[in-house]
Amino acid sequence: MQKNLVIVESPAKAKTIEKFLGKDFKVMSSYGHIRDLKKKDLGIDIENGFTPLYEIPADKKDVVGELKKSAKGAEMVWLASDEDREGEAISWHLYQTLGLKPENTKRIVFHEITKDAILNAIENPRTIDTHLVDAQQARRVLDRIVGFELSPVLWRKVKPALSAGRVQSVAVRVIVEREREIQNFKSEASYRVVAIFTKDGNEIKAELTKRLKSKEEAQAFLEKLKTATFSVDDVEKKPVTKSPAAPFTTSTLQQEASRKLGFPVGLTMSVAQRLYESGKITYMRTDSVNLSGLAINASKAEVEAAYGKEYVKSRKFSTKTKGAQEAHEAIRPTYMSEHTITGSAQEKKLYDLIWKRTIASQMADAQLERTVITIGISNDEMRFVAEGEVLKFDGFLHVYLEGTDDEDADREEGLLPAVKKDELLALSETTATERFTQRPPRYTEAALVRKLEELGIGRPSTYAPTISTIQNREYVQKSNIEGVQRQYNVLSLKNGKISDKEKTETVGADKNKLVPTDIGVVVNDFLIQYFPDILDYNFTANVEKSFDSIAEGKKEWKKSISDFYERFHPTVEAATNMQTDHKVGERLLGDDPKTGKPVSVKIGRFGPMVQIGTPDDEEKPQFASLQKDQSISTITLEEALKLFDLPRTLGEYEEKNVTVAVGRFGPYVKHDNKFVSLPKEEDPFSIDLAKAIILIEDKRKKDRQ
DNA sequence: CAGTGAGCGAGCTTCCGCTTGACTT
Repeated sequence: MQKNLVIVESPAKAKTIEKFLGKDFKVMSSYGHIRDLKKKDLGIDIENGFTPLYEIPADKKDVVGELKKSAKGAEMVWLASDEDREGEAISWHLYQTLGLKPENTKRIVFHEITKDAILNAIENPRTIDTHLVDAQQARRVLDRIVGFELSPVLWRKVKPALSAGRVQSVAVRVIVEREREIQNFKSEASYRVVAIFTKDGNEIKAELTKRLKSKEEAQAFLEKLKTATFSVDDVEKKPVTKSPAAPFTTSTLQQEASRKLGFPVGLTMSVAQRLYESGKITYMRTDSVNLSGLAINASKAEVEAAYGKEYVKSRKFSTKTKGAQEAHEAIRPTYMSEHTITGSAQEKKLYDLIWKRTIASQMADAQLERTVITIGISNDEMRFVAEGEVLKFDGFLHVYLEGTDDEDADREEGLLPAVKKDELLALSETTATERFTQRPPRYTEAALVRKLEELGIGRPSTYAPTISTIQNREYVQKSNIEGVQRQYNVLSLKNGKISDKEKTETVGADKNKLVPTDIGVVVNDFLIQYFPDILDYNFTANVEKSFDSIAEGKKEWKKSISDFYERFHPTVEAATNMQTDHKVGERLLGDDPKTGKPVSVKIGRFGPMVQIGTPDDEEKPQFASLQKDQSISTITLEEALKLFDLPRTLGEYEEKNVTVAVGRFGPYVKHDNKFVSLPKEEDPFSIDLAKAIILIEDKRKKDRQ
């Protein structure tokens, strides 16, 4: 018979804690939530005051059975789930489901898995906070209502099996709006002027403080420089310090692993999970930047031993994230003394990142000296400025520098030669390069996570799943976008002569970035039109405020949900009953010149399609699917009509028809009931019989091998 | 492995947030 049973959420945590507690304690895991709203139907009794209908999911029956057995035999059950809204609810569900009694149940919490923290928690038990539990029930019920009432509207109005929800729909909105910004972006050109001066054989690279608006202006300026002299107007030196970034949270780990290792967020999480389960790092789903005292001391010792005393600086970071619940520590190595680990290549890389980030967070600031030289022009008011930075003490930079999302941080600053005020400088070369303003960047998975975190939407445990959901529903996809060639102009002045060159560059190319699909755009626009409150970027922040009042006992949760429902449900009814002539998201392109019938594009049962005619016509309408690279919002009438040219019959080969069409796996040639995929460079609209026969023969040869 | 789609019809799809394995290729 066991004296004490402790229940935590994670089995890895259970194992660790059991070691701290000794023989009188058995530690088990609940594996997260053990009860949830009924899987089928709404799972909420709206008529009876929004009473949740809970059930134990099939895959949790075994766990609950085991826990029940152990609880029965224990003198005291210690509910040790996380100290946040969800954790409190887990304890409450355990209390109810296991049939526990107040006299032999205690609720304990700790934020770090250290012996002291756990023993201290055992000394200071409390009871379940029912207000906090109610806040969780409100959160759960609200999410179910929003998701299960919105999704069916989409099934009826757009396409079956779609989904909408408080988190995913806003995530899609972020992507759709960014794509629109990119589409509407007009880049503006200006001339960036850079001059190279010389001083005792050293070069000083300086930029004109103003960009010039036109080529004429740039030419006139270079012309003027031919006769100008240059002198140092000012030399300014000032110390600059740089501080290390806070230790990793789930979100920042995902961002850095994406920037530095190229990991998608799902991969980062599964690699981190393995590191956690093998005891190498602390818990990987956290919004806290806090390190335990133990970790801070261990880091200090490591820094001192490896780099010396002057590199030590112990720091405590505080969370600025909206809605953070801080039930755990930051993500850090369990043992700072393990600089490297054994494991897969991915595990090693991720561990290395975590170790460096953690150790750097406990190191001294970097000290730099920044020099700014202002150079005057004898015959013009404008000035050149050269900036240089010299590292005086590297501090934390010795081990780690946080990455940036800024793709064109092309500033190269280094040591500048010593110059004095009023000193004359010789100009060796000046170039005026045409530069264009940049469109906003598309999101990577990790950048979207950062945006969601900024908006206070979603939790560490849901960032990666949310990113998967919106891709699985085909609202967004990771795409490679081909860039376009652009001409730009470079004027340069050297040895008293001005040269004028045209250069080309590729712009707008993107790799593995999130781009909305037609379905994503149509669903988004529909939701924003009919449910603007739910799609509002502040919706989550606002409901969080009301969850907070429930947690503080100032508001009754069922009343709060009832108020919401009274406002929300009528909008669902209105959207369901709305009647229009056209399907949601449909776009009319014009009339078909052959038949005079209207041509439109819209979302069909199987995705984006073109339609000629309407069901009211005597003849049935004609249909064709859009190609992969086409979209409802940009396709033209011509392009749409062309889709009806397929399937094409090219002619006969061996007395059988050769046809070309586009199928599920792209364009193909069909002959004698055999299929041959078209290579990328072949176009199904223009390929001829001769080329098709070559493809057929190639395929035969390959099949024979 | 290679399009489909406009109406008889049954029943299905779906949320967010806690947690891991148990599956396949």
